[in-house]
Amino acid sequence: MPLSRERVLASAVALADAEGLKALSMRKLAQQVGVEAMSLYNHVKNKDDLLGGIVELVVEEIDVPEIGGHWKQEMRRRCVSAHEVLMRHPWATMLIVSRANVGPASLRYVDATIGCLREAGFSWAMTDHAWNALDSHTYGFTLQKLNFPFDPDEYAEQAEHYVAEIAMAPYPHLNAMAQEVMEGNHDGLNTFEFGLDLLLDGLERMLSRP
Amino acid sequence: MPLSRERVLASAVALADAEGLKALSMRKLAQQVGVEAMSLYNHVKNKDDLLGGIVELVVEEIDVPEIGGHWKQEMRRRCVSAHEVLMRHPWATMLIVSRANVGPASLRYVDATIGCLREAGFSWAMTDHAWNALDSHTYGFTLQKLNFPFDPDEYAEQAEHYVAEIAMAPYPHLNAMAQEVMEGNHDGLNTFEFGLDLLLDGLERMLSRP
DNA sequence: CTTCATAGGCTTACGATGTAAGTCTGTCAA
DNA sequence: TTGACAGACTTACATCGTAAGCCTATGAAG
Repeated sequence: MPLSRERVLASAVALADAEGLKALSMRKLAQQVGVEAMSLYNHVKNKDDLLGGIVELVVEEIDVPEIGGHWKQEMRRRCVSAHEVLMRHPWATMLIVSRANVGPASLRYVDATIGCLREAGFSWAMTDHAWNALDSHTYGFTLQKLNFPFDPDEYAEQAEHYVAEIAMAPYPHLNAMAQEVMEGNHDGLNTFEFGLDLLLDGLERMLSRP
Repeated sequence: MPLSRERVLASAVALADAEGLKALSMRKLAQQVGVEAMSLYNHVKNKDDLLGGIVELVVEEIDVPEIGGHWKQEMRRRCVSAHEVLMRHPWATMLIVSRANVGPASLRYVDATIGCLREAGFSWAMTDHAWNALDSHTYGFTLQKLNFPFDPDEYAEQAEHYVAEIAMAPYPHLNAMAQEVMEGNHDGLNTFEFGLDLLLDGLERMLSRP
C-alpha cells in the first residue's frame, strides 16, 4: 500500500487520538506509517498543513444542519453532533479554535449553518450572532469538559483528595460544593444541553418577537 | 534589582503579551530579565509552573462577583470583565482552558462565583450549570474572536480578498453573507453580550419558575 | 530498447527548545 | 575564619520542524 496524503492524515488522527497532540511529531508519525520523517513532506506541505488536514477530517464527521428542516431541531443536532465528535478527538477543539479553518469540510459546515438560520427567517445579523453564540458554547463547553481533571464516574471520590490537597478555609463556597459532591447530594456533572437549550430557547423568543 | 519569582512572572506576561505564547521560551525570557536560561529555574519549578504562574496573574485581573449583590448584574460584570482581561492577554484563554488552575486567584474566582449564585437562590446543580454555561460562553467566544483572521475595522475590505481566494460557488449562503458584509449591509461583528444575555435571561427565568 | 524526467523515498545537518547535572561565587551566620 | 547556602553560570542531551540534496524505481518518449 503506497503512502498518500490520505494515509498520512488518517494515521495522524489515529496517533493524536491515541497519544495526544503533543505526541504527534513528524518523526513519530513517520515511524507509524513505516517511513522516515522527511518522506512525509512529499504528501504534506509542512506540519501546519498536516494539522489543517486532520482538522478537516474531524469536521467532516460532524452532522451538518439540513437547510429545509426546522432550524431549532437542526441546530441542536448540529451542536450535539459537534460536541460528540470533538469529545472523540480530544485534541481537535484546541486546534479548531486556534487556526483559520478554510478547508472544504469547514466551509460546507458554516455554509449549511448560515443557510439553515437564514431559511428560518433570521436576519443576517441575527444569523451571525446565533451561529457565533452556539459555536462559543460548543467549543467552550467541550474545552472545559476535556480539561476537567477527573473522570465523571470517580468525581465524588476524587473530590476528597482534591479537598485534602487544597486549603479550603479561604474558599467556603467552593468547599461547600465539594462537600455536596462528596456526600452524593450533587453529582457535579454538567451537560452540554443545558447551555445549548438556554441559547436555543432565547433565539426562538427573539425570532418570534422581532 | 534582584531576580525573583514575581519579576520572572511579570516579565513572562510582558513577553507573551508582546510576542505571543510561542515566543515565550525560557531562553528568551532569561535574556529579557538579563540572566541565563537555567537561572530561571531558581525561581520557577519548570516551564509548566511558569505557565501556571502567569495564568494566575491574569486571573487576578478579573473582577470577582460580589456575593451580596444582585446575581445577574454581578455575573454579567464578572463575565464582561473576564472577556476584557482575556482580550488584553490573547495567549491566556488557551492556557486557562488547557490546564488545571488551582492557584489562589483561580480558587478565589470560582469561590466568589459559586457564592454569588447560591446566595441568589440557585440550587447546587443549577449553580454548577449556570457557572459552567457562562464560562463556556466566555472562553468560547473569546477564543473565536481572537482567532478571527481580520481586524474588525477592516473586515469589509478584507472580505473581498477572502472571497477572491476561496471558490464560493459551492457555498452559496456563506457567499451571500460575504456579499452582505462587502456591501456594508451587515458589519459581520459579534458581541460578547449577545450570547451572555441570552444565557442570563434564561437563567433568570429558571430561577423565578423553579 | 534506450533514455531520461520525475515522484517519492532517504540521509544529513541546523537551529530551536526544555531541562538534568554540575560548577562557581558572594553573602552571612557561627 | 569558616563553612553553608542561595543563586547565578556552563555544559550537554534529547527532541523538534524542516532545508538541502541524494538515490532509485517507474514509466513515457524517442
